[in-house]
Amino acid sequence: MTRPVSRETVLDAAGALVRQHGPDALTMRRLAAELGTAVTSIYWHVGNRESLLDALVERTVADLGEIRPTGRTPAARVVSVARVLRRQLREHPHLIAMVHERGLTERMFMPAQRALVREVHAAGLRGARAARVVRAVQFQVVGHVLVERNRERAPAQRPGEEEPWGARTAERDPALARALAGPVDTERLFTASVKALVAGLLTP
Amino acid sequence: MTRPVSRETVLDAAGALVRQHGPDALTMRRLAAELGTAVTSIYWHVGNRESLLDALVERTVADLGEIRPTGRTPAARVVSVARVLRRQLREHPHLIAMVHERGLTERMFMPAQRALVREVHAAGLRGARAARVVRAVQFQVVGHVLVERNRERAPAQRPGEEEPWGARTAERDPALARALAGPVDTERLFTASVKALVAGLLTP
DNA sequence: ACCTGAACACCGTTCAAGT
DNA sequence: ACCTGAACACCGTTCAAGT
Repeated sequence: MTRPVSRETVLDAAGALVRQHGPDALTMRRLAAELGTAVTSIYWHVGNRESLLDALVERTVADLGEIRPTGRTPAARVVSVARVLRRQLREHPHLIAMVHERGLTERMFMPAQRALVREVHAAGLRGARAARVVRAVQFQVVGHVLVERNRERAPAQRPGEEEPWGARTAERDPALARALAGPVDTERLFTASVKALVAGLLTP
Repeated sequence: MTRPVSRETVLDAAGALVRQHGPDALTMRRLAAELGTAVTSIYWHVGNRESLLDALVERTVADLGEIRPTGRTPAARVVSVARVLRRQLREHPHLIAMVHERGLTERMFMPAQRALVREVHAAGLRGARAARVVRAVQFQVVGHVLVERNRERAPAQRPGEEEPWGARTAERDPALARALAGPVDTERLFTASVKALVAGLLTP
């Protein structure tokens, strides 16, 4: 009933497992069961769990593809690249964690980096200064997505400490207290932050 | 030779283990050995591994303490808060990962949030707009630190793909290619990014 | 109230043996 | 070249039994 086992079929099954049940569900024994084979044959094809995960991340990152900027000004086009990258990353929620754990952020950011370099050049920046802008946007985007994912997994913000910034502040600025206590519109926050960062970087 | 076991001594030993050898080294069996007790007594004191880690994170976060801003302008003072927070977090490298895994970013950010609210008020912002600035800085700082930690654990950037942004770009702007290929001065990048973000947020 | 050892159901990995 | 079962050294957790 199952295709003959190969490096490819192992990666496919592993990918499906991670997509559906998260990285923790990817145990060698479960994977073997899924493939209808002995645990040990997996080792023959992919070495061990560590390199299996490496290969999986590698593959998914390679599938991310190019990014086409939109917008008129270079600033707007940089922002568009950031937004596309964020969406791409959020389409592979488990991937983010895995890439993070293996320290492959750099590699994951490659396609976006190429697009950003073009736009920063178009904005008239060169050399080290241009590189700094690219790096700043990279850290911003990846960092934001990591924090977002983190908040989504968060255990429903511990109660018992509402208004932790002090009743005084809540009195003086109830609208702020309400805003900080409520949920975050991460999409809008992301766009606003990137716009502010890019504006600050391109026009000093 | 060992003090009588209690919830406190368990947390102390667990903390020492994490500080010295990382969170993975914290196994119930090793912890028991360290305490000179049976594995099962630990369960009596702290429930299970999950809540032990919860308690550990809770405790360390509580020890982070207040943040005193420095600088003349509100913008400068916001940047100073960001820098202090970054330093605090980097002093507890394992903590960051643990807080991240348990989704307690919010709680970890509490002291900094109080300081930021004061500064944003001083800058003349109120309500939802002020909240957005606080949140943007929060995401920026925590995200940046997460990416930094990630890069430090990274497996010495895979070789075989130097100049991945294309030889064309390297020709046109060799200084940029060199800058992007070389290591990152994360401290400077962080400061520059926060400054740009804050400038962009406070002056539109 | 606190501590214990034995046991259970899981891991990843190795290895010698098969075809 | 590929697959196998048995075995090893680890996990976290439960439980009945001790004092």
